[in-house]
Amino acid sequence: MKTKQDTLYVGSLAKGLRLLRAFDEGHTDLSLGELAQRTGLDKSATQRLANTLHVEGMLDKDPVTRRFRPSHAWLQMAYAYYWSDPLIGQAMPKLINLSQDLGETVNLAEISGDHIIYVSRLPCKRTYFAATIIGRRLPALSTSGGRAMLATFPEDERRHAIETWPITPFTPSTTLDRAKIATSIAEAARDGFAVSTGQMILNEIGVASPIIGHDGRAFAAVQCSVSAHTWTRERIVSDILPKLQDTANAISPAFRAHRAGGA
Amino acid sequence: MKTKQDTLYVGSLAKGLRLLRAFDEGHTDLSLGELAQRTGLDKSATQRLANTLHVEGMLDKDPVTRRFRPSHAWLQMAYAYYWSDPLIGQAMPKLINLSQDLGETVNLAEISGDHIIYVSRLPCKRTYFAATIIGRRLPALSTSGGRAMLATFPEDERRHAIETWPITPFTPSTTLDRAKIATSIAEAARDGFAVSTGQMILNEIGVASPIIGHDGRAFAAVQCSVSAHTWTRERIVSDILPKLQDTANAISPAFRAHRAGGA
DNA sequence: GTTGACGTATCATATTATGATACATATAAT
DNA sequence: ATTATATGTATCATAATATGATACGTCAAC
Repeated sequence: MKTKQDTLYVGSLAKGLRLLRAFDEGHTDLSLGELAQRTGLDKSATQRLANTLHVEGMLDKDPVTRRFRPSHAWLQMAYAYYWSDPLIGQAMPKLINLSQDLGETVNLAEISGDHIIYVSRLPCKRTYFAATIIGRRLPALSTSGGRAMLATFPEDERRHAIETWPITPFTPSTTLDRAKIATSIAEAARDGFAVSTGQMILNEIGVASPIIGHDGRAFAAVQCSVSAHTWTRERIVSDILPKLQDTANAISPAFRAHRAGGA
Repeated sequence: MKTKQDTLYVGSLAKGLRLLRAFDEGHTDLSLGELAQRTGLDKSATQRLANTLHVEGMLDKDPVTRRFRPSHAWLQMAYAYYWSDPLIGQAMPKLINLSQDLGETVNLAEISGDHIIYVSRLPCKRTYFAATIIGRRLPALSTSGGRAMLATFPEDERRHAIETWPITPFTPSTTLDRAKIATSIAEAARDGFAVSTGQMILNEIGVASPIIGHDGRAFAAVQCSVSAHTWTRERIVSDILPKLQDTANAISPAFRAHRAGGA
């Protein structure tokens, strides 16, 4: 169990991070026992680590129920992240303009391994909760943003991704057939934008345009989600797409010349 | 230096957190040496802890410059936070409606010690970068949101806060005179809303309405920032305030009955 | 009143982190 | 080119620090 690259690896710190990761949408507050169970750590270790995190202000503790919860520090980390990501500063004002212009929800997504992660969201319409908050990770293959990015990758890399990257059925209409996804991405490569329908939620259509980095690969995408009840694919392409692409294209140049992403 | 409540305090974990906190708006990416300097840890410790954080996916490392940066995991923490904070789910749809209705930037702030922290921001106009991202902490006394909340506190607590809570001069017009702040808060207590002008940025006016918890104290506020170039106090009160208060009042009831905040 | 679940505190042991030192690599200066 | 300086990386003996079994308190349900 200590087979990590030993000497410059601090186990206690890693265990502490396990505690932090135990919190997610299904586990919003946890008792000591639940924490121990979810992390696989024993009771004493959990007690010490949780207490440390509490003392250091990373976990709030309800004085009566004694349950732990993420603290405001978790939001401050997002704040620090925003400053560190050069994309955000470039994109934010343009995204605001776009969302005001369209009157529809606009998102900024980055590639993160085989998932995409939403780094900025500007909701204009009432939607389900998860669609309004940042930091959500979704399988890249099932999102318009992910497909738009993938479409800019070299042929072999793209094929490998389509074959191996994960897909989770979120709705009955989530595309599980990888051949169909390949077609969708091929279209995106041809057209310069991607469309997805009902992948994450029924009757939702997503359109996305890639943001291209210094190496010609997309590392992010501007995305727009609309309801299939009020929009058709044709009207999306005629009314939304041009502005969406203008925005993505306006952001890209800053990253064509220099380097872009981390590790 | 080990005078913390010893036995159930894991020093290595606390040190790791020090590294995370070393990143902020002025320090977006750090070399090993800079990390050591900013945390006060020695080179070896920094090396091991940073490596651990990197291996565990909390820090990205630029393969060429070898500098560390916050990873996407920092955004996922915000995601987990959002689910854990019962206020967000209640407030978000109503805030979206409000921002669409007003066409002006709407914020949700929570009290966090002697500061406020922005937990949600819906920018409608182009503003300075820091105003568009969540997780920012500001001295409560210098913000309309903080004053609106403070106005709901018991008299003695309020006075103590006005005397002792920190104030940072952000602009030449930031109010440093605590007597004037006391007046502003007294007005807020009388009127049920607070106004601030030019505290964080010149020619910016903030209006805020408190969200009241189960104990009658505000723990959050809905806030709106507009430009003094296009708005007057009178028009704010007549055009913005009613809708702002409706929104805050619509959110409060869910927290009047039950308990609200953590520790 | 009894039981069980859960949070809290204690302590001897050796596993684990420590930090001084030496090595490697890159960048700047001479 | 050659040297110097800074910065990242690797090693290792030492003891300090985390470990986890156990025992104690406390609260709620039965």
